Amino acid sequence: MLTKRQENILKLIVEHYVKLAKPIGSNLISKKLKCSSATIRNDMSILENVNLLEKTHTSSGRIPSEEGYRYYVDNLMEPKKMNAEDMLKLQIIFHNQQLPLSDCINKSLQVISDMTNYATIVLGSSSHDNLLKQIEVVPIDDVSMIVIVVTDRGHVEHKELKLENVSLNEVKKTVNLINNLIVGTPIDEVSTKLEYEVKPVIGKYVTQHEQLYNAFYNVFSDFSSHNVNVVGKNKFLDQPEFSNIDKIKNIFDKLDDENILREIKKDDDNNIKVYIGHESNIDDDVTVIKTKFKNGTDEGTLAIVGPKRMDYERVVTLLEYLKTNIEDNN
Amino acid sequence: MLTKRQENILKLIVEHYVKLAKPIGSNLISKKLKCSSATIRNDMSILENVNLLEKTHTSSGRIPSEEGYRYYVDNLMEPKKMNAEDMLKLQIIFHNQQLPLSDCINKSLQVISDMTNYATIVLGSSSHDNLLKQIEVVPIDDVSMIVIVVTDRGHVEHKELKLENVSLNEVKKTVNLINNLIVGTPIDEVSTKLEYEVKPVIGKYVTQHEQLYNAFYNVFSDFSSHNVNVVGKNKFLDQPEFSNIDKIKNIFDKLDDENILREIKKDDDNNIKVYIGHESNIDDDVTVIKTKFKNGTDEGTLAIVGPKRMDYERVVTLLEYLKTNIEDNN
DNA sequence: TTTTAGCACTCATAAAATTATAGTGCTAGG
DNA sequence: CCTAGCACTATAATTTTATGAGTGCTAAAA
Repeated sequence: MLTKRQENILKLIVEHYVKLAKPIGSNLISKKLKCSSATIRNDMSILENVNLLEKTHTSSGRIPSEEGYRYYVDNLMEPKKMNAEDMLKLQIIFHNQQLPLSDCINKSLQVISDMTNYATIVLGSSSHDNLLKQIEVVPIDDVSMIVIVVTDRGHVEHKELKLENVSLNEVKKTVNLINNLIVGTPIDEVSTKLEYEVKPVIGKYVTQHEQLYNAFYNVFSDFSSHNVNVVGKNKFLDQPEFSNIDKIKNIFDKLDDENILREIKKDDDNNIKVYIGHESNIDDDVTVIKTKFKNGTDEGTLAIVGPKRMDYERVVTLLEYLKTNIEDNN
Repeated sequence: MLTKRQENILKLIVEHYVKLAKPIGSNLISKKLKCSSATIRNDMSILENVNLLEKTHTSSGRIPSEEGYRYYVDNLMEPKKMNAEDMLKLQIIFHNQQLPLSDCINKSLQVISDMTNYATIVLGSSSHDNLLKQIEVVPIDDVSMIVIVVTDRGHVEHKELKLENVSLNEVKKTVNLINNLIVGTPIDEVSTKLEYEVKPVIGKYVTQHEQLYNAFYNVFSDFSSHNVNVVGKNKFLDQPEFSNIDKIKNIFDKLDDENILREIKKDDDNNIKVYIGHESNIDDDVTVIKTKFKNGTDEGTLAIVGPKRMDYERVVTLLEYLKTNIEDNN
């Protein structure tokens, strides 16, 4: 059990380290608290014994350990009122009544990335949760056409299709068939439904059914629904802990990998969650702070990704604020 | 005027430096040519006097200067037959008759980026060259709908629209009006046409014309037509000349900036063009090799972007091959 | 019992000195 | 015109030294 003073020391060390990015010594802390550096040193060494602080070498100042950050996040920080400027910038976006929610979210994340210097991520609903709403076909020339697929959540994908010797009329019949038979199906089940519900029927109505069936089958099996948007990856290049190219390479590779990002979504907690260091699944020096949002049928996950040495209070406040703005939107 | 041997020396230095990434000394070259290192040194110093070679310090080996690379590219390299493996990988893509051209291009560039370790770029036609082909509207719920815009070149964009108190019927009327009046207009002129040709008419047929007009006006004025695809940016992190974070930051910022990339397109030459170092407009240590392609109405620009110390022969050969494959596709 | 002053000690960092080496330029002779 | 030979040079790698920020411990003060 920590004393009040020990908690204060830990808090001060985290907060200073976040700003200064170098080990914090007992002198600096003693100026903030009303006691001598020797006293601080005693407490620091206790904090080190319970693994909340670390030294970079025998005679260095202290930095928070992963557990230290955890303790700080769970017990010490006090997410408080937003900085006025941050608030204003987001208000402008959400006060624009015309703007659809998805645009509000994207713009906010751009703004947040710029003001914090961290990367931000939106993960939309996965193909599993998207139901087929409608498909449209726009012919481009004799052999090419664009197939557009829209889901009930407003997610849109398109794909060019090349069909030799198939009349537009036949294509339209197929599209009608699909629109009649399988609208409302989750996107990731469409391929199967196509096979079992459309394939048997299509032969009766459509002449070049083989070719058409195959083409549409491909459209849906490719449907990536890669509903992921990472903003401000380059911000990592500004942080001293990532001055090492190999570290950057690792982080960028991870941030480009949808599967890894989707992991962030897995957690079902609706509140704000903080994944520190190795918990982030990205890099030991990275922290991910995420939350889910839900507004009508629109739902997804927001995340802010930055160094472990992150301004936790600010980011949590910001994310909390963003979440309620999204959820109250209309 | 260079002697044959001097040209050989320059060629060997470029080719070795490309592989080894460190200054090349006279000993290494003398092993490749049948003369002593002293002879090579004499020629090297002549090559240095005419600014084709540089030293990194007084007693270092030589590296090619920007002009040295230029001379190499213009006079010495011999883009030859493709490496069999490279060829095979690309053939597989282009032999797939089903695959629309745009997919072939994207896949090829991914493959090329992976096999060369350079970044690749496709720049599609700009909004100026895209004519409005058709617009479609898919309602999502009471107030939201997706507007989908397709151009004659198969470029698709969509935007969510929020319209309170507007009946679907009215929306459909507007869409029909637009489809009848301004299809065939270059995308970047659509806004103007909307104002002068649709606005005056829309009032007669459509009840909530103000709101609808504004909504569609926004759709088109936002239409980014950001027809740009950069693949393999992270490859820069593998090159020793970019081990400096600031350099990387600069390069990544540039590669994220559409305006800078569009500069690559400006040049109207149809052949392969090589922009070395500062000519690249990206970084003094970067080279851009680009070409245009045209297949029917489909046209655009391909570029390979890597260090100035680039395998010019291979990249030019690869790009030439890709270009003819694209242009012969169907 | 807790806090603090004092002091010896440690390690990282930076600067200076040392060494090794890969390369050059130049000269003189083939 | 080419080349062997040699003095010379800058870098890179290693060692050396100094500095300083920061610690841990002890003994005295509160």
